[in-house]
Amino acid sequence: MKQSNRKYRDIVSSGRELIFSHGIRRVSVEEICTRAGTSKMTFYKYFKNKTDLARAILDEIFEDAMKQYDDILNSDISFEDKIRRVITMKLAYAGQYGKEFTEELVSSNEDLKQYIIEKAEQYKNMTIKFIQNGKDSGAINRSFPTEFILYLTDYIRIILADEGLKQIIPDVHERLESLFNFYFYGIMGREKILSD
Amino acid sequence: MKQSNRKYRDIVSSGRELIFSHGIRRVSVEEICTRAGTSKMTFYKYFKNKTDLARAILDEIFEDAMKQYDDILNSDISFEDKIRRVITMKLAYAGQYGKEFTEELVSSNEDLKQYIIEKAEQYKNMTIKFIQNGKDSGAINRSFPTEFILYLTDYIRIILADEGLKQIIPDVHERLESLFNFYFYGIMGREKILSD
DNA sequence: TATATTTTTACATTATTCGTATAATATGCT
DNA sequence: AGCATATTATACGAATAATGTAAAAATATA
Repeated sequence: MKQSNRKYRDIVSSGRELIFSHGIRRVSVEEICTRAGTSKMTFYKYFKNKTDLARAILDEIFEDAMKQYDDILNSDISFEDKIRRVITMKLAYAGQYGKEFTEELVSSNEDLKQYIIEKAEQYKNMTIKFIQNGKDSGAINRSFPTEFILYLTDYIRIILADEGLKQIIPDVHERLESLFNFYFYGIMGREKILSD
Repeated sequence: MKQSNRKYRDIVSSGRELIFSHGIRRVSVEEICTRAGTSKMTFYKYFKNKTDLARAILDEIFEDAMKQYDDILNSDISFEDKIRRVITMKLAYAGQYGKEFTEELVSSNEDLKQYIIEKAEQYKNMTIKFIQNGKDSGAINRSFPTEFILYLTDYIRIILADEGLKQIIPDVHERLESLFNFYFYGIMGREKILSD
């Protein structure tokens, strides 16, 4: 496939810019192509459709995030510091892409649903490691079964999309942050950890 | 028409939110209605179409801006301070609505063209006053014919949409700011006025 | 209750987007 | 150069989405 990675890259990056700021449904394939400086045909050479591109974009983000996550887990710092880092990372990622896009993912009515589930699975495994890590260091109450904590972790995503909560905290990012704080601080039986 | 200003207001404000962040073409009438909590029928009771709503929104902004403009002109401060205030105001307004929307206005291929021209006319008259004000106070070189300055003022809008310049400064707001700075500082024969 | 207002539902009409086929052009390679 | 491969331009039918309107049901208002 030659050095056409150039074209591929162009499509992915312009796709990311547009989709991040407006969401998938508001952006057309043609628009992405125009910005990328490619033709539609080239687009369909690399991607099945718009959703497929979104998947590719998410893949890159996810892979990157997982690597960072893993690095944090394996770093030689306290569990609390790890939490700090993970939260910071989480929010940094959440800040990258716009509300539209986040909302689309949370309530992905689309073909992305399956993909999201898969990725969530991987994320779950990473979280298991994290929890185990916390238990080992004594930061997380060992009396909690790991499965219980995981169940709650999954629940976070559901609560995030909950209509009732949406009315209390309309902004997805704020909602995510609050839930995240609740999740960790709740588990650790504290009011606050971060002050910065 | 009863107390239905409530509904009208809801449509305008939710329309503004959506249009400001995504631009007119990316937002549908139905979407605006859903967010406003009204039906499509009510929308079409108050507005001819989406463009008509955009016009109404711009009307409010414009009226507000003109009032501020006028206040600045009639305030008892130095001309330089007036320029500061006007620039600050300009940029504040430019920051309010997103790039998409601004771009749509700059290159308004739509029915808004005529509207924009009208408003530009009003703005022009205000600018004439401003220039005269500057000449009177000696801040603007009196040897410049007012028409000459006005011509340049109009030109700013054209240059703003220029494709060549777009490649040098892709961001509309930055482009606007640069041109604005050029316009005023050029006229006054200085390098800079603002430092904050 | 009578009246005006708004919503719901449904619909025909446009407009937009999608995804593909084709021929023409550009680009890389040896 | 000459050949193969990538890419574009254009056009197109099909699918989907958005528009604007009509009529009836629901709701509010006086």
